[in-house]
Amino acid sequence: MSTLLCVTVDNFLTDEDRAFLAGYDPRAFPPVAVTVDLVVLTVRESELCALLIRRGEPPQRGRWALPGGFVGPDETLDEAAARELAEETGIRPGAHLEQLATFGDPGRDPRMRVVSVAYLALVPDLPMPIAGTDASEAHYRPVAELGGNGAGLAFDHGRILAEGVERARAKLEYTGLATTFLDEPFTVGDLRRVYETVWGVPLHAANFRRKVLSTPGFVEPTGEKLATGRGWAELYRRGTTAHLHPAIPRPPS
Amino acid sequence: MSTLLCVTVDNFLTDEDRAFLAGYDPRAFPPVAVTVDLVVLTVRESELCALLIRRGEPPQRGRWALPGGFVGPDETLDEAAARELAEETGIRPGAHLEQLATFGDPGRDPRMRVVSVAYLALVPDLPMPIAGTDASEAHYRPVAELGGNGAGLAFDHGRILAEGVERARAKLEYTGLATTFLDEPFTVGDLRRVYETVWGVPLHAANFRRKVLSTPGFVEPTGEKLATGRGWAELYRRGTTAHLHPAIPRPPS
DNA sequence: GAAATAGTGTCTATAAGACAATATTGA
DNA sequence: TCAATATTGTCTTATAGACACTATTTC
Repeated sequence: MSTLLCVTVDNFLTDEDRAFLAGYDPRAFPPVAVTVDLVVLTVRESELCALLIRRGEPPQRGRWALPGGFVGPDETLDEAAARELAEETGIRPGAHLEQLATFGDPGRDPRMRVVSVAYLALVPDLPMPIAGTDASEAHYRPVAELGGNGAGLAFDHGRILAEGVERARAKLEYTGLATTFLDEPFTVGDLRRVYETVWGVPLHAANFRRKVLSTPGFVEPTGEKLATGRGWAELYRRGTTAHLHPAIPRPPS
Repeated sequence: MSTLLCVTVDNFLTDEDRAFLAGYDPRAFPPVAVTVDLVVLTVRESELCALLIRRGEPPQRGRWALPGGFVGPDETLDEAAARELAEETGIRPGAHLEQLATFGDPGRDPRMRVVSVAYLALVPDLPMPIAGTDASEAHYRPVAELGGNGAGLAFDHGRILAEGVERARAKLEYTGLATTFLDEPFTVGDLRRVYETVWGVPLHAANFRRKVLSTPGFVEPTGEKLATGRGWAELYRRGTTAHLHPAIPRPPS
């Protein structure tokens, strides 16, 4: 194992400088790396899927992990997350990206103290143009196949994924975010299938339709109809309302 | 300004070790400090108040700031937050403490890159036994007096405080957390005043009472009555239900 | 007695949830 | 034809919100 030395060059400091740095001596705390990890969720083929990358490097080599990387010295956390999302999935305008939570247990990464700020992204199901900055595999994998709390993921990524999934499930209730899983235009049936997939429960189609269309700003009609599947269906775009009043009730279990 | 040198002692490394550390050379990213900042909220005299500390050290000296400190090398983030809370307010069993969000904009602290994990604590209004690890002033100050987004606070603490207040307001809707603002036992009127204070709106007393008592697990009756104020009032303890179904409706505006 | 608070009863509007029924298209 | 989906109509139940009223204590 290698050793890290952090040395403060504090010759020629004034008393004011010393006071200024009081409590900020780097020797007082070990080096810490700050990263962003992404929980990128999408809905494909009636399954809620997360973007995972198979690790090609030693710690946890071969296991699936969340995409992520270091926060650059001049980046905000949001910018670092947006950059990683663009690198991993290609830029998707309209994709939703929000901070999820921060994970910093000592020992969560065997190499050093790593504090990871997790972000949640909700993206439509598009053919994946992963550029693969490193040559590692990247796939959307159904979260249901990953077992309880994403067991089997590298590091503590199973827990991070579980929190991201729960956040997404909760936010569908009281925001219009479900539309960010869909390409425009979409039908009310498409939107209902997003809810059913993310929540894992069947919804009453007639009541769901009434609820969505009676919520101002949730979806906007395009005036066109799509004659695919059985029957025809009216087409909609995303609305502008972020908060739903009242919420879409989430059935128990 | 002093200079920080971080040197990796990488003589005698095997190829495996070098691969292990690939991408983790500390020279690849500047030193980062990780801290926890606390948004400690309480309700006193019909005002929502936050615990603030007047800075006694140069950057932003004399301005009000959130309590906080460094994350120790062997602490989890939660442990660091709990330690800081105990140091600043004295240990309060039953106090609610949850991670709020992480703030890491470059330049948010003029000394160095500081990534701060903010926590939200909801505590009852008790005589404050602040031990004051440093000799700085600490006070509960009404958030309404701090102006929009806590203008005037040091660093970006105004924004952090605003997010904490908004989180608290939102959580009163769908959790039983309002009870953590109260000492036990309490009356339904006490609980209603917590809602009215945090939300800043008057609530219908009769409907509120019905709502609270009809929500299983929100509060538990003690069987005793308190003959203070006008009339008598039944006394309750905190219930065990974390999630309210259905939520306590929050009036608009 | 007046004022303030606790507590009960009741009514209305709204929304959720369930069921029925029709229309349209693909197999 | 049948099966599947979209869409509309209607009914029941639960709940929010409003108002009226009583009881009890302090001033």
